[in-house]
Amino acid sequence: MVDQQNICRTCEPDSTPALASHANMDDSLAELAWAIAHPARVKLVRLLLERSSCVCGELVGLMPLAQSTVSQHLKILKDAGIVQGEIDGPRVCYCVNIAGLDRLKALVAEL
Amino acid sequence: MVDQQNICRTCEPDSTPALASHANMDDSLAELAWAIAHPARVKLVRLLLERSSCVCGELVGLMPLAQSTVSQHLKILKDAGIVQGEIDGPRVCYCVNIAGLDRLKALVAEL
DNA sequence: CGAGCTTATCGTTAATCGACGATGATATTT
DNA sequence: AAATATCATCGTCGATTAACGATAAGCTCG
Repeated sequence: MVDQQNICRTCEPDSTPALASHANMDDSLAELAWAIAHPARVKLVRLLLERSSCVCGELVGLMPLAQSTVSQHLKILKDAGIVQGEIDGPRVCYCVNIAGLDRLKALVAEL
Repeated sequence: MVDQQNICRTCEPDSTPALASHANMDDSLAELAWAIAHPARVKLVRLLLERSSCVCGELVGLMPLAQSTVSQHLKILKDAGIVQGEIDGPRVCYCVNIAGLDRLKALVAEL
């Protein structure tokens, strides 16, 4: 449970990294890279890193895109394990999944 | 000019990083990430890093893809500045553009 | 010069992406 | 319970990707 009046301070670490299958490292890196292979998704990650607030609606207001489009991008980031979302009442609190982002960093760094 | 009998030891650094325009950092990162957002392209980069030999034909032999497909992937990597190719007689010697790869690493690391 | 090898480009096709509006699901408030 | 607000999903459409075979372009050697 998240504090009610303070929406998403720092989300609890997610146990399921969205893609447990470590079939191939190339595939893993390609998948993670693809998740940020779009300016809008990079910007979303940046916004989530800078801001402590991470309500979906706020993100939509900061992006020149429709709500459904932002939601799709967030889903892509979530499926890749770079972002996680927690339901907080009628809202959804999004924040960066540090473990997922670190995995991406590690895979890129060891190239 | 590259040594004739030793094909592409380590290619000379390329002066033009293929994309000088630093319009937006998000765009830059998205572009670089997109270049490796495919298992085949990740594998190509890995092969070029491991092997000192970097003749296109050899790469084709190591990939389960047609020659034209590999050539396209190499072009994508080259356009992104991650790889560079030098003509060596009838062959083309490909190798990693360290500067480009480092740029990708830096942009990812500072997320 | 002409044959042969290596690589890039062209043209095509099926599949996927990116964007949107509309609709649906869920939680809160009146 | 009904109305409202927030977000996800669906369906659609144009654009892009990825793959291939075929062809063109460039170099080397006989």
